[in-house]
Amino acid sequence: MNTATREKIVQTAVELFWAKGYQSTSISDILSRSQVHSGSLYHFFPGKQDVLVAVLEWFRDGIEENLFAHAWAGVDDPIERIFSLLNGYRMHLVSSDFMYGCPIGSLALELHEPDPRVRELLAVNFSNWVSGVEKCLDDAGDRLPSGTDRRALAEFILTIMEGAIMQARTSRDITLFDRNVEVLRGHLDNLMTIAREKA
Amino acid sequence: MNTATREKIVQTAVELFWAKGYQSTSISDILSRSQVHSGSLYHFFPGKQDVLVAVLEWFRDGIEENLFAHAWAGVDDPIERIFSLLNGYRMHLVSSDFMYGCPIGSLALELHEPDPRVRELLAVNFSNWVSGVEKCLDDAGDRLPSGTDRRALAEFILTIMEGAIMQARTSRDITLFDRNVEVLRGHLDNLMTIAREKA
DNA sequence: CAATCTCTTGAATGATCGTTCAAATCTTGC
DNA sequence: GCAAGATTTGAACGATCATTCAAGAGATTG
Repeated sequence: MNTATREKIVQTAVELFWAKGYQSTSISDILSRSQVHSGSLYHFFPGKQDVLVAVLEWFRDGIEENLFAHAWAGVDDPIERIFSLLNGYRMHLVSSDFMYGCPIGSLALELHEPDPRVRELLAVNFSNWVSGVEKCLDDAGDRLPSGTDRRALAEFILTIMEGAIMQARTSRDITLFDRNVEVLRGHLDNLMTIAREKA
Repeated sequence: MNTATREKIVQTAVELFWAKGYQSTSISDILSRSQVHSGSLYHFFPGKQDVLVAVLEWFRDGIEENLFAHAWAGVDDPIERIFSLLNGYRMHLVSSDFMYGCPIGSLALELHEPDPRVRELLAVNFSNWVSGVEKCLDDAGDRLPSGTDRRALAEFILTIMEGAIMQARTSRDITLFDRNVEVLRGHLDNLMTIAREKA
């Protein structure tokens, strides 16, 4: 199997789905950008949906290497790792003039009746992201109150990332992102203060 | 001007854009569902984008009547009004089997390079929602710490609503929505505890 | 070298999309 | 009741869409 062509297609589709969404990206867009002809694409993929599946698998399989490793390089404090992760999305927003938000979130809201494979892959991508943040919260140990539901808090942080991106992108105003993150910081600070007072 | 036909088109488009999104809704869908012929639609609207503009104006102009009034009927406590508002979205999710989330949020993430009119109307819809919640926070008076940035907190609550819907819909699991709201409740409780201790 | 499998080429297909328009019908003002 | 404008009808158009397929090129294997 000539994986080079397949990978070129997937990589191109990653970029286009991220930048323009699924429906606004045509097969023609993928073909012309990747310099591949339609027969080759359909040799590897039964249809457009299967390209999307491959894209979501690419995000799923690369979350450690492409996202966490990059965001956490040189950041040891587990709480600061969370804000470093959020800051990565912030930088993407700013440097792309609000084009690149969260690819999973955008696809999740764009696709209203997705193929079960697609829906499940979207959910898995969210779940893996949450697990990464949950691990940071675990690593924070007793800096958080002992009874803290760390999974729920990690889901909450995903929620804030997605909502902050949505608002900032819509209003093209990065301070909306920043204010959301600041409220989260206040919340975590409160939790850490409570943990200290308990001890 | 025969507003009856125009309103029928807008109302149908509201439902279809909400249920299926903008791009997945074709003009044909709107025509067949609303029993209007293409010539009539194009008599009132220059194109599909202008139908979207009218839909977003409908949401903007009806937020008080269609959203706030309904959610806040019989709820006087301003903090509980916030949770009642969130519960409205929860009920829509559950009763529609996760089809109906937040129409503005879905459109905001689906449209990657929107017409300036569209982008501005999306932003205005968000802003009006935030203002409604901000008013609740204002009405809560000194139950919140005096230094609280109420606008930022209201934006934060919009963020949570959008993110909670996104996650719950993607995983088709309403407990994801509930856990997010519970963390928010914990946050507001913390703020109210701090306000009491200060006094 | 021959045979078989993998991959590429690119024109063609049918479906659906948003949109147009001329003719017909209805409404309004005089 | 007539003229002018507003609205409706519905067939038609060109563009674009995802997809197909026959033919050929290239790689692999016996």
